[in-house]
Amino acid sequence: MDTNTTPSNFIRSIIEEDLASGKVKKVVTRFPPEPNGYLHIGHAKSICLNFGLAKDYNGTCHLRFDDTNPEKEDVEYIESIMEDVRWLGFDWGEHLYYASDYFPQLYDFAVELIKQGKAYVCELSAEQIREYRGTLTEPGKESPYRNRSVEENLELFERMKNGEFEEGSHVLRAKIDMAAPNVVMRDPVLYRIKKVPHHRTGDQWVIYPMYDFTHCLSDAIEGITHSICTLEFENNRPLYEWILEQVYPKPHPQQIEFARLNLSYTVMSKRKLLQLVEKGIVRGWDDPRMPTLAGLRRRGYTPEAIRDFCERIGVAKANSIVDYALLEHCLRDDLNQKAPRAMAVLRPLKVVIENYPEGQVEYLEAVNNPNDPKAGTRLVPFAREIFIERDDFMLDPPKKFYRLAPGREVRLRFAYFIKCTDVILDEAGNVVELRAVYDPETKGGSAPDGRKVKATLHWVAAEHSLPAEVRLYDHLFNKEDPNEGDLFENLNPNSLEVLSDARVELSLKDVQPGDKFQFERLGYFCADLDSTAERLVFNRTVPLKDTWAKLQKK
RNA sequence: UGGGGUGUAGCCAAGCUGGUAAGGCACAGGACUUUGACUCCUGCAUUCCCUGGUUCGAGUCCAGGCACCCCAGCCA
Repeated sequence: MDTNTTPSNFIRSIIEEDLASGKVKKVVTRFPPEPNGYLHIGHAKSICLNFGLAKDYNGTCHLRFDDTNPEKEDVEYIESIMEDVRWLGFDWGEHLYYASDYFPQLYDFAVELIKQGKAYVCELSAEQIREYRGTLTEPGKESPYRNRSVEENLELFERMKNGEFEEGSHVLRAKIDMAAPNVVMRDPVLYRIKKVPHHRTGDQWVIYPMYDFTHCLSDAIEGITHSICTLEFENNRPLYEWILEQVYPKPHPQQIEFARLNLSYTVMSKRKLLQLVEKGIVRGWDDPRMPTLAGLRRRGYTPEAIRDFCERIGVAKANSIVDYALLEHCLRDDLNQKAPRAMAVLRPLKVVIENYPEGQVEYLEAVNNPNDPKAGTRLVPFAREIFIERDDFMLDPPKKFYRLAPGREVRLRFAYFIKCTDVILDEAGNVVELRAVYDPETKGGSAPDGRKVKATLHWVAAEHSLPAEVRLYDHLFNKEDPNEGDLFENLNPNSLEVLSDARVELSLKDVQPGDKFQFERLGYFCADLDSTAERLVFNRTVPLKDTWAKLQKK
């Protein structure tokens, strides 16, 4: 029954050992986003990892909002995060938590720490704390407030809670070791005063716990067994363990770090993504060029493709930048199986078939998906005037170009062979229209006499087709690592191209936003959120692989 | 010059107790083709950051280097 083919990794090894040794009975993981931005594909890696582990080892995975900084957080983000996790295909069931729900318990743990003489209220300013912290190579020095009595600390901390002090005037700090080589351990701040209402607790609190204090205890409270986070928290692990060691009974959750995902040509930092949104470089968090799950969804990516991708990239500890082409491959792989085919002409070039009866329309049978016989067939109208892709015709074709050219015969997909008989140019010498003749004997696309053509073109009847807007996307940045140098100078000015004169086949009349298709010979497209019955709008999710384009570059 | 990590092909990444370098993407050929798509074959690391050492044998063990990443928020 276990058809799990997920490749193994060092985290799975740890879990398997813990299960085998009996150290852990049931695996409990968690995905702990801070609701201060939209989820992106880097989060997808973490979501797939945490939920995937829980699923594969018959455990559970919690969704917990790490909402300890009300200044940056918002319910808008909470909602989008839940929507995105669900969309990706994961279910936290009953296990929805908020660190803010633990504020009362966290406060009690802080009091406990004070009673043990392991935390104190410090009145140094932020700048002073920084100075006292020392540097990476020199030890820090102890705060003059470090040796207050337990009673005084207790009283001061309570007064902090009661709002008697100004923001920044007092903090609660752990009393660890100002000379620790790991700066995280140099009396880290545990609580700070913020007289800011919280999106969930309102104005109930004016002191808020820091990440380091909150995270380990939240994990412990929820019975998390394996607390999986990214590499930059490796330095914080000793503090994670120190806090639990002081106030929480064993067993403790185990923190394990892995390398976050980086994708070529894209940025993954929430701060940078926020900038793109705020500066209006993209249309919003769900702009189809964004690596956010909302953006990818709008672009036409499927959850299946993203999950497949997350599985293929693996989990390890080495920093890396994954080739965007792998994501695209996963998408094509998925859509090739399930996207119905349709014909659309992005840059129309009119062809008049001179020997085809004027006014006649016939309906030709087209296969909906050659990879899925169950998808059936549909009828597409054919007439005397059609549009083909401009790129499918060349006046003076090079050797390897085997599409339409003067005097040349090609096949129109599911229709007839046509031969180009004449080319109409404007004064500037641009091709504006083609004249052709068709062979009635080749209906359906094959010649009874057995003659072959080298190319098959997609097409659309001129009258019997629909106008549409098509949005073509490219990487938002033109550098493999956009973080190298100035981010905004690395922007790709051509990341969006809007084609407003495209034509699509009639069967696409009633498409709904999100509907996905393969436009034959072009790529995978989906109807955009902006698409209406009056104005069809399609996003190109990803182009098909294009051997001809590759040849042209040579 | 402190501490914590990581280094296997163009990009990811397996490689567990040493036994003679998985897989995927990309790329290059070829077959097939009513999508120059898909599919299918074939090729793609005498070598695992470097240098020594141990061993019959080392990507795997030991020693010493080198490179890159993270840490001095009252962010997470």
